[in-house]
Amino acid sequence: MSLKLYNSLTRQKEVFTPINPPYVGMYVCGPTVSGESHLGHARPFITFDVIFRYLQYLGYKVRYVRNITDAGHFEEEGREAEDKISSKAVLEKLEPMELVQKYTNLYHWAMSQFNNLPPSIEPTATGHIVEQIEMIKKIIADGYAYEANGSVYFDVEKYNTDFSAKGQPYGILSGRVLDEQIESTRELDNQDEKRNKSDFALWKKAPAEHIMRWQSPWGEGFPGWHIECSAMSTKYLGEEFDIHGGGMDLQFPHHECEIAQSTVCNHKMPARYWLHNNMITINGRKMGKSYNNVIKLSELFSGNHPILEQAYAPATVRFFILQSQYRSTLDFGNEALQGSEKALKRLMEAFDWLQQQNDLGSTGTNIDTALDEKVNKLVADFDTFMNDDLNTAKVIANMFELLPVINSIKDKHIAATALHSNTVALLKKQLHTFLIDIFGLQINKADNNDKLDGVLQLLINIRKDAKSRKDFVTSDKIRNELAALGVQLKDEKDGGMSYTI
RNA sequence: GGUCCUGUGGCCGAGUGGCUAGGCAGAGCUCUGCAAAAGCUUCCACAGCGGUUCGAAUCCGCUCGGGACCUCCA
Repeated sequence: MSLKLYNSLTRQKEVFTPINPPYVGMYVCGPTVSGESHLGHARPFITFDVIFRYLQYLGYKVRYVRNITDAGHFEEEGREAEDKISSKAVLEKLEPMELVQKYTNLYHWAMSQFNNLPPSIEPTATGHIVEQIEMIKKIIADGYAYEANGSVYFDVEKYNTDFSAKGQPYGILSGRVLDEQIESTRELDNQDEKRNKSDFALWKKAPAEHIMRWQSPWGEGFPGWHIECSAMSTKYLGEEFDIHGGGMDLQFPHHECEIAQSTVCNHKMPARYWLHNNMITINGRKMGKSYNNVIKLSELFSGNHPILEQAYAPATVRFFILQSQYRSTLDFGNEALQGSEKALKRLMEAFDWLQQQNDLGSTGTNIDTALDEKVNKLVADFDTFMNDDLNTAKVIANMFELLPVINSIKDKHIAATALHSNTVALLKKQLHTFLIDIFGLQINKADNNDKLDGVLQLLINIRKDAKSRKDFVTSDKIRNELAALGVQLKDEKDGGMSYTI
């Protein structure tokens, strides 16, 4: 049973075979830190975090590179033109690195809220200007780029002509045919420095007011949109690596351009497997700045947004995302998120209870064979479903089928001896592996500190006393007032009580 | 306009041609001092029309609807 991944390049699921096992190189396009990340950004980072974790679970040694785009046009929203020119005082002027720092910090904060593991390397575009310039020089030397008025453009038409012959036309990833695009745009040529409109910038000459600028063989300027990913993936993962990931919206032109640049430089298709997550939609529309329907992550976590009926915990959002397959669109809605919130709570409570049990299961004749087989099958399918292009939705569905079994044992509707000890051990282990290690869903565990727990145990004991005296006024008062504070008490079957915050 | 994706019950979503997806919500029951939780049972589907097939949500065609990319975009 081997891992299959849907490769956008070949448009089919393929068995994943690393170039140099057990090593795996994975590059994922990171954020542009000129603004705060929104819900839409959460999807690729959570998706590829789960892939990163799953590959490690499979025994691979993964180098996960995720860049930060901190070069280019930098304008903070709502703080535009005036800053670019005006003040001479350093502190009044927009300092691009100040924005970069601010939004990088926010981004890292959001990533840790989601319990995403840090990537192995997180390179920045500004830290790799030299590599980018070297790469551009190489592309010019090979004849696939030209300088025009201090800027450098990639010659897409020449590339397409030459590399079509080698079976790798421009458009191989996105399925676009270059000729069609050129036809409709030729008229604009003489107004442009570009030879063809489909040409893209490798290096842009910096206008006088542009603050972010670097010295280059072509004058002062800044790198183009696509070259950073080619330069950094080559540097850290080599000329050919295993997985390149990102959102579907990056397939064209960004990834297409990466392929062209890297192929010219390294004479190789940079990545074997191109993975693209689908979009999160809101009312059927992709979430994006131009649609004016963005929910920033800080707003999502605080509930402070007109669309939101309440705050949603990072774990809820993570779980919501994992409840769908990563290549499907996922429609955001309050009802859906609230459903995920309740579902996750139920799942984690059963999980936590199970992990605390040490003497469930038996080896004797009390075993319910049919049930035992069912549980084993459900657990075994965790791997099967993940191997089928990471179907986290199906894994979660299986977990919910296991839930009644666990809860019935807890409530003694099913005997503690009904499952074989080995089955119980496997169930505990695999639930932990998938829920915690791979899905990364145990997030808010640190809430319970000892003092708080002590206080709550005290209240629970007082309530137990009151109940035993049939003093329901007192017992209800404790329960209701704790509920008002957000602490929920539950009377267990065996007379015990537990709480959740 | 070009390229491509998609339409599943109140909501979100899996679905490899024949077998209950799952979750949330709703209804009933059990347990309970009451509640909550949990368990059990249950209601509600495959946009429409044709075709292929013994059999289609799943394949094909058409119609209608939604969306993405073609410009920075996760």
